[in-house]
Amino acid sequence: MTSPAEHLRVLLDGVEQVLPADEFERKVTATARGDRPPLRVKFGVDPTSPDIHIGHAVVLRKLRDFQRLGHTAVLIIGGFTAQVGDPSDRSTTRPRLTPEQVQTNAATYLAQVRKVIDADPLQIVNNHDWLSGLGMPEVLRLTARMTVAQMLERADFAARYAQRKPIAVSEFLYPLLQGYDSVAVRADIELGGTDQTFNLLVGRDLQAGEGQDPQCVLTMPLIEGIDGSAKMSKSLGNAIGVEEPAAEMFGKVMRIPDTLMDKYFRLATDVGADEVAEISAGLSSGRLHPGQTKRRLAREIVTLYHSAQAAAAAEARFDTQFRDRGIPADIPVFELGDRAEWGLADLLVAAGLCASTSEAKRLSAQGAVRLDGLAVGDWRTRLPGSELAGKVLQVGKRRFARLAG
RNA sequence: GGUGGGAUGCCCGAGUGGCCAAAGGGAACGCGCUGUAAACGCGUCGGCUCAGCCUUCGAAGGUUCGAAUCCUUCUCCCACCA
Repeated sequence: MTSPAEHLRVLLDGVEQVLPADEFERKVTATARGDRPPLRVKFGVDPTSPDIHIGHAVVLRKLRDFQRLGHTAVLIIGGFTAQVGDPSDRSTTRPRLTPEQVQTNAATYLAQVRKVIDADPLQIVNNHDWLSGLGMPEVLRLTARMTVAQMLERADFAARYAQRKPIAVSEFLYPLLQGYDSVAVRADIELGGTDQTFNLLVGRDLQAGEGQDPQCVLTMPLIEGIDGSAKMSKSLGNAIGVEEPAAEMFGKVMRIPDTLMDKYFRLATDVGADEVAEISAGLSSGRLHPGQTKRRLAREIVTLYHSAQAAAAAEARFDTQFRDRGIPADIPVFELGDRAEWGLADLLVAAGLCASTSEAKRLSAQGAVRLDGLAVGDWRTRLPGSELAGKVLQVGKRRFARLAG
């Protein structure tokens, strides 16, 4: 396990691109042989939303691979860059966050990041510490290093420019600031998603300009969200958050398109490369049942962020709720109070199963509302409280409330 | 500094005086089918004391029997020319 070749095999598993490959190989090999100190592997996250999801985890997990081989993970919290707004892969300017939002998010990030990477060897730094103090002369020096043409070569900028969509000048600054981070932490390697390639390479240039040995760049594939089309992102609502409850996580994984399974196995689980290849082959030959395989995937992922027990429980719950169309055990309880009689629509809203009485009307008319499994189609139905107590009110397949008198 | 364009429901986007709670698409939701996959079919998609009523089309005023549509002021955004 300690041969340089083995190190390379582990570190390159799942990786999209290594730039430059030979330089990377040299660095890793030298360290594996003990000819140079552990590498400083940089990964930066901007705390732009309060949650991290398994898409972020793809890169974090790679960072962990490095840690496990003795390299130092340098995690940069982009306290400053989050306020600038990364233009990568964007068709519009990112909304800028206030310092308060950034600070709140940063705190929750750290807790979540620790679910994925190891506690040691790890350095955590905030780029606010060095970027906020940069003076204008320094900023000018940085901006002079790049040309407008270089910036416009980026696919995302080029597209926006061509469509006459606005590009803020501050967005040009973003890659420079991220690159400056590499200088500040003296990174040997920087990890990122493929959409980060440009930014990562800027780091190399800036380091070289400062007389540092330029970092190698390692990009990880972006993972699609559960809708199977767009890249996973909280704002698109297609993300699986690392902090989500086991049952929800399990359910979300079960909803991904079949075609995404092998990517998820490869990038989001601890299943080894060889086995992933087997699974992938089994799926395409029809030897493996897609539904069963997806269950395995869901178990793997839930186990990672919760536990094997939680995964088993989530699967059991899933079966009652969706396979058997039954009622899960752990559902919220709604206290009926001492009203003698309830109108169905009012009850649905009061119990939090519908957002408005209009919605309650619609859904009941569509046959989505059930009381102890029996459809109730008329929202005007009046129900005596004594009859309701102990029953389970349900909307669709996912919303439940146990009624308590 | 000048000229032109724009702000519509979760998103995109039609709509230039009544037939507009507002086309179309996407997303979402429900029912069916199913492996809570995909695909497909049908339906819903502002609110309410619900066959009627109320509030929505950047903001505030105004014209009109009647305004998302016309006028005034304001706020914000964009492009082009220099």
